Amino acid sequence: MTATHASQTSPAADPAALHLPVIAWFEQHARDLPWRRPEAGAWGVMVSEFMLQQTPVSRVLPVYEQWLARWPRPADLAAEAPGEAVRAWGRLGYPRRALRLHGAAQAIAERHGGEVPSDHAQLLALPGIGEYTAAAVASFAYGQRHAVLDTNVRRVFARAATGVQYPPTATTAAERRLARALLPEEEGTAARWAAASMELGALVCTARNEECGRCPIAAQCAWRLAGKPAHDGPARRGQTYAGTDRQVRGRLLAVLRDAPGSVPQSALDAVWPEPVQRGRALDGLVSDGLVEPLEGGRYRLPAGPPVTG
DNA sequence: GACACGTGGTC
DNA sequence: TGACCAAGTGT
Repeated sequence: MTATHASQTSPAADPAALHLPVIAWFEQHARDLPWRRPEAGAWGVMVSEFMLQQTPVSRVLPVYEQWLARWPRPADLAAEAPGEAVRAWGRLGYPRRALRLHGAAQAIAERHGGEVPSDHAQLLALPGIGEYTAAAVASFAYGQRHAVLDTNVRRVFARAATGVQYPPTATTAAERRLARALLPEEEGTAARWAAASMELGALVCTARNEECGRCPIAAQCAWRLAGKPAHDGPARRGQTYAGTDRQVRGRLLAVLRDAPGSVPQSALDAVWPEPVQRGRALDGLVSDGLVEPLEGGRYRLPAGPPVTG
């Protein structure tokens, strides 16, 4: 190891050198997204985080607006049948998220007095909230100091600090350690850093066609300084879709979503010709709680328990 | 740790 | 044009 000069400090050695430029860039270039406005509140932040899991902002925007207008508080959603959440989810994909968001709203109504909890452990205990979302809600909605490690932040750190093009497939202990080491000490600064580093990954330090010319920390980026070496190692396995159970589930659920009430078996049979795979997909939807079988071979979105008043 | 889990846009 | 990608979670 050669001696480190003050003018050549690495990002990991001097995290403060990253905070100011990235946060300043964020103040200039952050998108005006509805869940970032003060009126969104913790519930708005939480709804947006569920919808944004594996789903682009542009597709989330219209559904988010309708959702918040219809269910402005967790208790409003909790009072609905879960099937209504699935229906309102529309074509966002991964409809189990709608079911989990509904379940989280019920838990908030029952256990947390109708207020989205600010405690990280309580957030983590809610259905559909994992490591990332718990940290995101605590940080974005409540200004707390948490390492928020999503795919954008992981890519920014992989490049700026580690000097590689892409982060590992799954989040590693080393990444968590690095994220904690880079986290500003002061709570409010840490929360801004979390949002800013994520936005940088979403707008500039993107997976393909990154724009280093617009990057506020290009001068310190380990990957750029190393000549931007291409990712080595095995190609990440692509997501196949055509012909999979996933596609069949999607078609079946689309029929249910577009029907006001229940549909006959024949309506489901019509969307996929192969009976074994179709049956397997339908069974999966039922066991996931996304579809409810009725008497007489009819099906509908889940109605939930009867309202007892 | 690998896999299942939707959908649509991009290059 | 088919892979890759998109603010992950649960098993």
